[in-house]
Amino acid sequence: MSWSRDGGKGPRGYHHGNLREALVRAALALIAEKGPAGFTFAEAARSAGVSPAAPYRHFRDRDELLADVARRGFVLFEEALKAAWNDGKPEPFVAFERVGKAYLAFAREQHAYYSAMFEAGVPLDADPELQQAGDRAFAVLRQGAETLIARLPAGQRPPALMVALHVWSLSHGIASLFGRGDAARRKLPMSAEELLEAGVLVYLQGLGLRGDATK
Amino acid sequence: MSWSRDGGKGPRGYHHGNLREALVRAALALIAEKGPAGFTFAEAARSAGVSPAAPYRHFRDRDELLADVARRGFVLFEEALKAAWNDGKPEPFVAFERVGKAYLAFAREQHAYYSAMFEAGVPLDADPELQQAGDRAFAVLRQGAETLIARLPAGQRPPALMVALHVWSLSHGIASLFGRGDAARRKLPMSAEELLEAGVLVYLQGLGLRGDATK
DNA sequence: TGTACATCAGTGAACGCGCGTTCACTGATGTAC
DNA sequence: TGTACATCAGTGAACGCGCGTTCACTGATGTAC
Repeated sequence: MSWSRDGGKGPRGYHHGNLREALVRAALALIAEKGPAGFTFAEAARSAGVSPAAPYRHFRDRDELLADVARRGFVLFEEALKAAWNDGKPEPFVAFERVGKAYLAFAREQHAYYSAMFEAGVPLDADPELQQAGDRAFAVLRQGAETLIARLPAGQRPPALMVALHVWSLSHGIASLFGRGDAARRKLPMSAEELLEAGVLVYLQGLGLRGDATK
Repeated sequence: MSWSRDGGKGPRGYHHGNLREALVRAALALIAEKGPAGFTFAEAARSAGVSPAAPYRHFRDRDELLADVARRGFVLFEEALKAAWNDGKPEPFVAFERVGKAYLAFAREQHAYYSAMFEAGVPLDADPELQQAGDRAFAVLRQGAETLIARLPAGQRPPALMVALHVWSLSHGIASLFGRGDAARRKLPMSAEELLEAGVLVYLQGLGLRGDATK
């Protein structure tokens, strides 16, 4: 692995070159290994190959670094969900299921980010950018919900916000109970993906939506 | 507050009398205050008014104490869910909604327990009793699901396990996103209880169940 | 009822450790002229 | 093109702190006889 922005031509001596990024990477590796609680400023510095005082040039303290990791996580999360939604094409129902899968895939594959975002206890209101990044990620889900319920006759439409919150909660619940990477994961007689897909299917059916309905 | 089993007649000198319980209480208070990560063995000892070496007479280490807190939490959780379910009386649909409310109430009111059970990263397989306590709590949900789907014609019955997992996931998702007590709670334009009740309602409807069906 | 003794549940001092944070410093880089 | 200088991003030593854990110990309690 290389920390440098020039493709890793080796250490450049006194100046690191891209310490901020290196610290974020180190934080992610540490969170992945020991959870958000087990990550320390000092160790992040060490694994970036830098003195323990160096990080203070880039982050006020440990919490600020953690919040930055969470913010970056939400940005990536939004991208992943957006790509999966793909503007509801070719068909909203299919696209929505894809978003669910992308949610779980993110929770599993980017577990360190997910952990920083949802489990580290980072206060959302600490940083407006963090808040906004989180809101934008949620907006993708909401957009999907809105598109889906637009199929329903006007009188039967539930609030899109509520639908989005339900799907988010179900996804998050499944992810944190069964989709996590660490020792606290519950065993399951099916995959988390299958469980979520079935749940969303039943839920949408409860709203009066069916996958095989007309586009 | 009193630590003693005799109703708090004051300190009894050299021997504490009920240190094990006192440590559990201290752990709960610390978890409630600072989260599971912020709880230390040493501080638990201090707030029980005892030397830092004393806890080792009762727990192998910090993790064992934490696991014991989680285990006790599951026992209380099971009791709460069981009481809410009340054998499905007077009517399973109503009783099931009550279980959902009890779930959220527990997550909110016994937040320290809930945190130890689900967020502290306690490995379930570390202690068979912990595992069993967790299973018994889940069994209440499963029993409820089974009773509910028994109303459906045999050909349309989904697996009770799946239904229970869906409801559990939704409840847990809502609880940990919106029902928590700390700074990481998301704002919501409705109560967590309303959100869960609506979600379960839609879900059950998706299964073909309706609240106003015949008993 | 009294005594001897085993066991239990505490003490308190000590240890090594890693953390967060600060400080004056210095090497590297960029810019003005 | 060269030089002087300001600024930036690191160093490394030091600090106080609280933690987990150990150790030989001792006061309190319960039990056998």
